[in-house]
Amino acid sequence: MSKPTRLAVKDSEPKHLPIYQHKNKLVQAVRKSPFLIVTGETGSGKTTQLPQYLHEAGFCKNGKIGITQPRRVAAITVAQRVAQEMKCTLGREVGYQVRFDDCTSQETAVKYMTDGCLLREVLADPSLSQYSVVILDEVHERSLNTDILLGLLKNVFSDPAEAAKRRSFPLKVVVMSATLESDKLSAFFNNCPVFEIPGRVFPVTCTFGSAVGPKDVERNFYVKEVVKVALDVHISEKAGDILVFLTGQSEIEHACDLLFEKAENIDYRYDVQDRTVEGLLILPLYGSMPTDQQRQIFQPPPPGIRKCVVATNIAATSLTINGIKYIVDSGFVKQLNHNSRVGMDVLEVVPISKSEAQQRAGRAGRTSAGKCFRIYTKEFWEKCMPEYTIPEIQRTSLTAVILTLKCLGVHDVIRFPYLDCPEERFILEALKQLYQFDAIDRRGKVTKLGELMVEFPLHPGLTRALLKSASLGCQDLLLPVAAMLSVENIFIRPGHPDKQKEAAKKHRALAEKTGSINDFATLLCVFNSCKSSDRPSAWCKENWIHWRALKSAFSVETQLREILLRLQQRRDFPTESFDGNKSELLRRCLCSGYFTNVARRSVGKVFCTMDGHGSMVHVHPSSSLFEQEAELNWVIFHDVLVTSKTYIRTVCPIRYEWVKDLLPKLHEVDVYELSSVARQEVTEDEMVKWESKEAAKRQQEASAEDVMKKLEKRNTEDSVSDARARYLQRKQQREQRKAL
DNA sequence: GAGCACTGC
Repeated sequence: MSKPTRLAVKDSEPKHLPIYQHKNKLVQAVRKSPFLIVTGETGSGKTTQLPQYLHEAGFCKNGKIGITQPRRVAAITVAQRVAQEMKCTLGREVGYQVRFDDCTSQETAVKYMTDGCLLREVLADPSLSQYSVVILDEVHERSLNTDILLGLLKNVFSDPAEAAKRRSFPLKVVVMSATLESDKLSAFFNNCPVFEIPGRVFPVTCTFGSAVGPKDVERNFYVKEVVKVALDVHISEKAGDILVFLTGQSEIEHACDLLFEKAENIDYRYDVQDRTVEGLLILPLYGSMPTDQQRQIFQPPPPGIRKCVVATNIAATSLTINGIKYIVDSGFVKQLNHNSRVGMDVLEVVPISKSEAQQRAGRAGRTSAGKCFRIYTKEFWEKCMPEYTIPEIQRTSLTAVILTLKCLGVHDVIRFPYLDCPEERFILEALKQLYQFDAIDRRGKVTKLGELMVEFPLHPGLTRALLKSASLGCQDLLLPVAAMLSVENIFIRPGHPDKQKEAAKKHRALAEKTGSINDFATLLCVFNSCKSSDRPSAWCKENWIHWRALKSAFSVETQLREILLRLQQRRDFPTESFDGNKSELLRRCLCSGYFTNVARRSVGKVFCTMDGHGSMVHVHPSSSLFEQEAELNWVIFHDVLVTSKTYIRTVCPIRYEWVKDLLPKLHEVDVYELSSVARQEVTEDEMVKWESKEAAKRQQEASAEDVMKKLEKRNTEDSVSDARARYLQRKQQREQRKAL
């Protein structure tokens, strides 16, 4: 159990919060309807007060009140505050649960948790029998897990007769959101009532710029522009701190440098050492920054000095900085979008949505009236910025989500009640991948392997490799690798060129220590070397490794090990024997999870993927396989990065024979035929027909050699099949469309 | 010969 931390004194007594005068009506509304939408801006007190009102009104007699949050910090801090208000010890009546930290007990009646935690609970107990009320908070953020929970709750509990069969007492569902989209949510839950709580925010006046129009998406332009605007604010506006929203680490560092330069030119004294211009303290803020450096952001500036924080979107929701009165909004964000046509994720700079822009502006009105300076034009706002941010469920890989749904008994994953439907081809692609991993069978039913796979909080491919290793008894090789691959990048790449060289040298030494040329083995080596070191944090510093990331890899490894041990106690856990070369074990296991990510050397340094897209890819310079020619003709890789070229990262050489039997499977299933499998509407007749067609197709592509030849042929015919070219082309088209 | 926004189980 975690220790509760001391909280700062709050300026608002619960009774003065806007929600207080609605207390009785709110409790009644929950009593009356199985579903209720509650809307209210930040500061209305709904997150902390509603659960207390329901607790007081006796809703905990039969079960717990569960409240979900999209972020860990929010779940923990809100629980701390409520425990304090209810004058109880955190972990007793009021508790929280997040990954790696369960602070609840038998007595816990009000439980705050992340949405991912509740989803895991649904998997174990689909009728949520422990709960009398489930409150989904921050629904407007549309996190993947919250969206899935919305559909599940609607599915299971919107039919009262069906719900009664599953539970001994009714479940109340409350959905809390910012004011936007409340009609849509109400319609989703059978036109359930909406309860509006007025917010308590200060007005923020917004102005548009004249510089960034629809055609100015190039990178340096908006960086220069935010710097100019921020300095204008500093010179001409009254006291109050500035928050600048930018896209990423490098842009932020660049903007901070420019701020010093320009500030100097406009006759300000400044000191490079502690990064202050007279009257202006400039602070960068982004997620991968060391935590002690992040903490500096929250300290009030010395008297007479204005603070200017240059941040990523992390400052929009995750962190609140006091004293911010002015916002400078670049209008852009970096977003990871899944591209099903090339089968990969692409990180790109895109315009933010109007609702996101309002969210950013709102950060200036937390304690008093504020101002928001948008660097983009009114035209850009109208023509380029969408109303709402596309929800995560419509732009990410759905493989793991679809497996979860299938395991929950949702067979028709296409007609599942999504608040916003993902594109059908995204769903079909996920089904195809699950079929290739043997997680579902040809009829779309979850296999025994799939049931084991869903237990792991990992990407299905990685889980597949892990289970293979467990069945061969060599899980100690794969557990650390899986953990390392599911945390943020552990290799530090410093900004300074000299230090960059030093870091690269250390990293190369770690790769060479493995005695092989294999990036996965390097990860294993880093994990074990650090773990067995006397002073692990010093070891990390010396080797340019992120200690924070490695620490979380240690926790993940422990968690995965526990899950695996539990599953291995099941009688039907598969076991296999291995009579090959022991030194090949790690790579052989990896093959069973990464056979969808196989590439073959095409010409010189160029590799060609074997996944049916036949993309031309390059080994990333950070890999130990970079410019290693020789006999390394077949490789598997963990991920793809599209920048100046299409790069594969975390690469490992394999033998053709290891994937030979698996490759045809990649081409066996026509995605669109899986559509009927997805709905599980296949009749016996259709099945027989399909089977025979598939058999004929398999005969045609009798061997992997044929598949290979076919792909090679396509590659030579189609010289612009380079993923980068397609990516750029699409981007151009998109921009042209936007410009129109 | 190079660049990775933010969450979450």
